[in-house]
Amino acid sequence: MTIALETLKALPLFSDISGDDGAMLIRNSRIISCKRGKFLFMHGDKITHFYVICRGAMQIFRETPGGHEITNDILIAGDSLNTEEVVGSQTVHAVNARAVEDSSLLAIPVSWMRENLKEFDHIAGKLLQNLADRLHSVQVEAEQLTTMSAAQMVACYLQKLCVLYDFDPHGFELPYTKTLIASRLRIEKETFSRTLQTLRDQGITVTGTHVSFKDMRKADNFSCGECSVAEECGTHRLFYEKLDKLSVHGT
Amino acid sequence: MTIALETLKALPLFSDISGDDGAMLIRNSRIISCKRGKFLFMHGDKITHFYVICRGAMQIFRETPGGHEITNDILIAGDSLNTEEVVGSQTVHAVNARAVEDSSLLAIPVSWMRENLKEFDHIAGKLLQNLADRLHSVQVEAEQLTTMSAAQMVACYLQKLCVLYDFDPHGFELPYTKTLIASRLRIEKETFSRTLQTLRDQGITVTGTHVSFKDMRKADNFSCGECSVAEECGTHRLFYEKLDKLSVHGT
DNA sequence: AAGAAAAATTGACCTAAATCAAGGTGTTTT
DNA sequence: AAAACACCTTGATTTAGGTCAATTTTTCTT
Repeated sequence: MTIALETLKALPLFSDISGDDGAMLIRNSRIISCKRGKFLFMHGDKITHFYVICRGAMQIFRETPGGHEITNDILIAGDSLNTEEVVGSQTVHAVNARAVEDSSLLAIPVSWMRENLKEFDHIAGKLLQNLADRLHSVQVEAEQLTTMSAAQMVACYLQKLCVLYDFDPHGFELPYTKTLIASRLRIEKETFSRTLQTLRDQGITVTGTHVSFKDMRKADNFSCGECSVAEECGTHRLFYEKLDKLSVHGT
Repeated sequence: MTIALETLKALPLFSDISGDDGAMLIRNSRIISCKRGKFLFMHGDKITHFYVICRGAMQIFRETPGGHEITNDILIAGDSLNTEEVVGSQTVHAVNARAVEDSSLLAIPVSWMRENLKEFDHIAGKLLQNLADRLHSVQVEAEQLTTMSAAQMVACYLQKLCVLYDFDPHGFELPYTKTLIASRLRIEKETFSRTLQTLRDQGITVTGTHVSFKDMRKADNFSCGECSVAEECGTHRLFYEKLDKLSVHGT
């Protein structure tokens, strides 16, 4: 299945692609679908394509020799897979990618991407940017793993979701199973479950899959109060802006 | 102080720069020195330069609100500082950089770098590559933080040093204080100290600052045996190649 | 060489989170 | 509607590594 130029331009990576380049890209790529639970690729497979998620979500994970699953990321629409591998000229996948829900992806042959990178159009600039951003967030993640408690990490994650759902006053639903989220946060599902209890006292109530922030200031204090990266954290900043707005209208 | 074209070409980042571009770069950059213990920049400072280490070592670290130091990296000759920040168009440093030992660095104005990136010469390619590599290693680090014991992480670090020192049969000296290494590995110095005891049973003996691998196979098994990234790990591979070579000559 | 400062070790103790195990809830299949 | 399954919760227990405090060793300074 081919892709429309508009669909292409809707993807952040290709938002300012030229008509010509877009046409060229469309000729070389196609849309594939990946049903919930299906693997897009597995560890050890040959790297054939660079992918951009158009719809759905993909789990990127590894398995330890002991058979334990380690989720490195959950990617959503707009995100791309394989960037490091394509840039780093690897030939074989080191991780697994599985659809968390029914998904569709734009698949671009790696050869085409690599050829194109040599001429450095705007795409390479975006990739550079993208890699820099991801590097930053993984660094932050590593830092938080050693400085924050499990409860703080969960709270931090929920705050990000809260922003993603635009501070919906009705709250929001967890987008994935708790087991998957726990795995993404590198904690055990039991620990995750228990932290949700303690978060009640910190202004966040989770009932079933429904999350609602009862006291945003308290929640923010709890997770960001002793975080080493709070000042540069977009989520933290947005929380404060929101709180300012609310206090103008309130009391 | 200006830099010689040869010195410039000795840096991996600029190894295949053209004569013209090299001359241009030399005109725009200079060598600065940074004495042991001195800060190159601090958290909150304006980002003025992109740096490449010519000699010495720099500690990249943050401070938690609680005053605890978190070492994110120890960079050595050939490594560059600030890549993400320059690419990501940040204006202010989020981390501190301090010289671990007397160091000298090539300082290139950020404005010049950014200007140059737009035209994408080979440098941008190297940066892209560099970011991809670093992203990969931080991802591995995050993974290891949750899957490996402190002793395994220390062993893994010592293995890397062993490779860096080319399997010197006399062993090697730790390049930094144990406190710094512990901080880099995100464990406490006390824990680090204790792991060194247990590593004796795993074929690695550390006396004072001197490290020697008594049983490379055992050591490798201990740290890589249940590591999720062992197959793609260069250090692990080199260890095995070395062991093969040794077994041909031995017994 | 003496004294100060920095780095490293060692011991005792504590705690957060993993692990193990059992039971509960909800959802899909037949 | 029952069975099967996936997912989640709760409790009891263990343990790795952090924390605190006291020395000892090494390195730097004068």
